[in-house]
Amino acid sequence: MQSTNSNKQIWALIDCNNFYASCEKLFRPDLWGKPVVVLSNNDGCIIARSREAKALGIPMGEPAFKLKLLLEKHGVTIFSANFALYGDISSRIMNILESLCPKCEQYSIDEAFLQLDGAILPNLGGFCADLRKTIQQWTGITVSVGVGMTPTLAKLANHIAKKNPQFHGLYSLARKSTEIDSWLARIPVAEIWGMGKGHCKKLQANGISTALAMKNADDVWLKKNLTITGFCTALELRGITCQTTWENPDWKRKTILHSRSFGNRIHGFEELSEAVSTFTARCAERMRAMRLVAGGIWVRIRTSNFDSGYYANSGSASFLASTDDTAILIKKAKHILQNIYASGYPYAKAAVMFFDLAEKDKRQLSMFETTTEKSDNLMAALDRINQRYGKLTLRFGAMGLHVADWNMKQKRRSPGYTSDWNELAMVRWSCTPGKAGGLNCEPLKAAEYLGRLKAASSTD
DNA sequence: TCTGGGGTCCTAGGACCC
DNA sequence: TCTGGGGTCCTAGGACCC
Repeated sequence: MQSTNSNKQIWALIDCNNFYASCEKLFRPDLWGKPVVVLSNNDGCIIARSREAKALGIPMGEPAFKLKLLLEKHGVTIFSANFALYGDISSRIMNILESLCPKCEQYSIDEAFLQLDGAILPNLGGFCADLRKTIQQWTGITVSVGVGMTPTLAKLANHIAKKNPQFHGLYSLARKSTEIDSWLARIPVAEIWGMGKGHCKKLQANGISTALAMKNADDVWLKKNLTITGFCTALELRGITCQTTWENPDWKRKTILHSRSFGNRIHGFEELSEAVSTFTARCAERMRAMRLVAGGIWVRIRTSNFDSGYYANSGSASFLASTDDTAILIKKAKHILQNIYASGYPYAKAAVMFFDLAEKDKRQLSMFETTTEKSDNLMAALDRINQRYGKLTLRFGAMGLHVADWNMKQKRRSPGYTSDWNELAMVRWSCTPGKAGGLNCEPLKAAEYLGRLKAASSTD
């Protein structure tokens, strides 16, 4: 009998090429074809590179100050991370994918898995090419597509599509097993999804250096040395899907974290307390948007690894009744901070995490608290105002009243082209008749343009 | 001078119980 | 003074992802 995959599910991984750098280029046609890098928060490390920057040999994850000369020499354009922009472009792409495929699961800001019906196999090339073309036309972002019988194989296929220009950003491993194996024999274990440094070291020490060798490795050895997750990866290389997280209706978010390095070191308790309170408020805002409540809170402070005299400490506390009230959360965070703070250190980083999350509508109230209506109304008003008039318009005194010295550095952030009326891309020129005839033209910001439209319509 | 942030999962080991 | 065996739960830490 002829083997067929037509009744099976197959997986496609869609991955945006050089995503952050591509987003920056969308609104800067002058940078097309030129090297661009994006820096981490506080303008620390390089976290994204355009194709041209990769070709110059600029490494990923390297601190920018170490590469200053190289970046200058090649005229590389440097951006601070602009996550509001990347998040917005990402959601546009995810919307397109969802409209093209009912079973679509976002995996990261720039990746999504599609579950396709095996019946599509004869027309797979056409479907994927259309998908690439649509995303390119509607958003300006180029994506690579990898297809396989399991998520792990789809990931590898995507890797092949990226590394081999002759495939034009699209490769399928949903083929004969001999053909799959000939690819796997050429792929080093480090390229396999889930195989990091530690696992690769163990694999190589045991003589397993290619994806094919891992596929054929001994089950007992895999479980013992790479834990159950490594064993599952080997199963996926064999074509057996283990990944179930996405289809599981019981999946729940477990934690919400806000962690930042400071723009400048903090020495005093008061300032540190303002930072921790601000981080707590940010977590709370995100948590309310997800309709969740926290059962506990964890706070950590630390100095820099690169300063002498390292100090780090953390503490946590649980609530009798889970809450999403910023005032209660800040109070607890400050209490923890008092217990873990030691004076005399230059603090470089703090983190706040909420854990034991639960759905707000299903939460357990305490014996003494029968309603949270007052708090709910207050928090809802707070969120609405800050959403409408900008972050921190309304805030708690504990967060400090001035622009803090510890705020992160973002010297080269691009405008919020798609997320801020005042920073929208310029849409037209404003022209007035010049004295000597002709026109005087100036760029007109979108916000101003809208203002004029509004004024004009109210006088009609 | 300057070295990111936000997650998940797994395991070993300690505390505790009967 | 002797000090087993089986079980659960919690936590810290490691590994991995993008």
